[in-house]
Amino acid sequence: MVHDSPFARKLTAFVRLSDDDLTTVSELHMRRRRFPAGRDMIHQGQIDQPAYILADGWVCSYKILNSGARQIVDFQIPGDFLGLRSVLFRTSDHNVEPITPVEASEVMTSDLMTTFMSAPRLATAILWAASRDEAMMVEHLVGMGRRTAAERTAHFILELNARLRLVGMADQTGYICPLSQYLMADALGLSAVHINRVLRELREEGMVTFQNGKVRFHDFEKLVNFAGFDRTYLDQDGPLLR
Amino acid sequence: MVHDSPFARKLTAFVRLSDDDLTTVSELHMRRRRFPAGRDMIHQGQIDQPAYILADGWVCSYKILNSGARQIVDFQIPGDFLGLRSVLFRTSDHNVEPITPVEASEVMTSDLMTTFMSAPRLATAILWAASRDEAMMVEHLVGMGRRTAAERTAHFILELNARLRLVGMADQTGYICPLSQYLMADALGLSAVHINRVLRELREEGMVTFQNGKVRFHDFEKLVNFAGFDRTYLDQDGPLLR
DNA sequence: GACAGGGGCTGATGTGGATCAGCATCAAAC
DNA sequence: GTTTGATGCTGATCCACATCAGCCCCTGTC
Repeated sequence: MVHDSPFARKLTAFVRLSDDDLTTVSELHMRRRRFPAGRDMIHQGQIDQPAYILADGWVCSYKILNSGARQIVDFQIPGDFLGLRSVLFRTSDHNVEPITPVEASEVMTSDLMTTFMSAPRLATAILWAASRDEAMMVEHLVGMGRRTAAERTAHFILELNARLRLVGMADQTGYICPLSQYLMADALGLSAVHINRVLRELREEGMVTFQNGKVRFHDFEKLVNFAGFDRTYLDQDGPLLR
Repeated sequence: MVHDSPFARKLTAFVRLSDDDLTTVSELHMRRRRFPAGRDMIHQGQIDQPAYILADGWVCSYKILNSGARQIVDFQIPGDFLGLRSVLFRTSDHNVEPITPVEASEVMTSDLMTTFMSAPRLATAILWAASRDEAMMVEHLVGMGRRTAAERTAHFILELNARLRLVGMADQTGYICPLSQYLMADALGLSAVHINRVLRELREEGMVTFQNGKVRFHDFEKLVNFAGFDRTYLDQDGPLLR
């Protein structure tokens, strides 16, 4: 029984779950699979793909334009659901690539449906998590349209922090982050060169450092202010629904 | 019985619905409400708002940054669901403002849940539509990050066309569009001045005109190519699920 | 009939971030 | 122990788009 998977951890931050619910959750974790870094695990246009729950490692969801440019839509971290939308939609509209070696549990559509029927409280939690993810994508969109490169980068770093905290992989001081500057650039709609300069700027301003795969906060308040980051993400400590 | 509401029209493009389903749909349309243009109908942070189904008119969903800048996240047109996410999430994370006078049906959370339980096929259709909306937001995000102003604008015009077609408000030749250049600017992350120049460019290239509230296509193929628009949105003619 | 306000339109100028080019470091591959 | 490929870093130059400033037309209003 894996009662302490990142997935379970994340859900219990939203909704208090019964032991039965938690058992159901661990049943969803049966079909473990591994994926190496760098090789796509889901291709745009594929149909009837299973969904996955990320257990370990980081992945990114992206699209390639016909110009050849890449836009990363989102990163997924342990505990995140992967491809929930493409299950409903039947065909995936983007690619998914592991950034690090990845361990994930395959979830078949039928299992998911069964779970939704038999464990409504759990279903609520999952939908809640999905809504949160969508809300983050909206923030991402807002940033791309109306924030400067530096604000956007700062916001991004804080958002990752908030998400990682939910699964116990970050705290007020910082977190471990396997993203290269190229990946960040493609996520934030910038060039890698510029990301580099922006990170230097944030460092010189004494707000954060991001070096050697580690993000460290030096003036959290200042960073939050600078980024215009919405603290309600952060301040939500206990489960919202008891 | 409103068996031919834009909402019903849109859903039947996705899933073939029985007469019972259609009756349920028209029951969702009971509580009609009107909203004047320009006054917010949903505020960021409000909790326990009802959802709405847009019957007539256009609205936009937006966020205001503390810099004062506005980013429009999406426009909604007749047949679109409004605030589905904020029902799940309990609190709305954005504002919604009518662009034109609006008629909408209020849908209470409980009604929605009942519908989901009793009419699974209808539920599928609604989720399908929601997934499609989310897919469009992803495209929007990709555009903001990696497309030029002109490509993005062209893509936007085509996307609206595809959506309006589903409810019979557009065809291959064009459509009626109440958006000002300011609104487009805030949706596309550009300045109104630049939108104006871009529209001129598209006009001079002989692809589209957007004047006096009317979009007219002059070289559809060229426009689709230029925008890098994914035709699968368009070419989907009959219901996907029979 | 004056006038105010909103939307479309345009030229001049400014700037944030892209692009190009190149160097340094490190780990894996042979 | 050299090579090779990622990744991080930096300066110089360029350009897409913002900003500023102003004009026109239309519609509604007193």
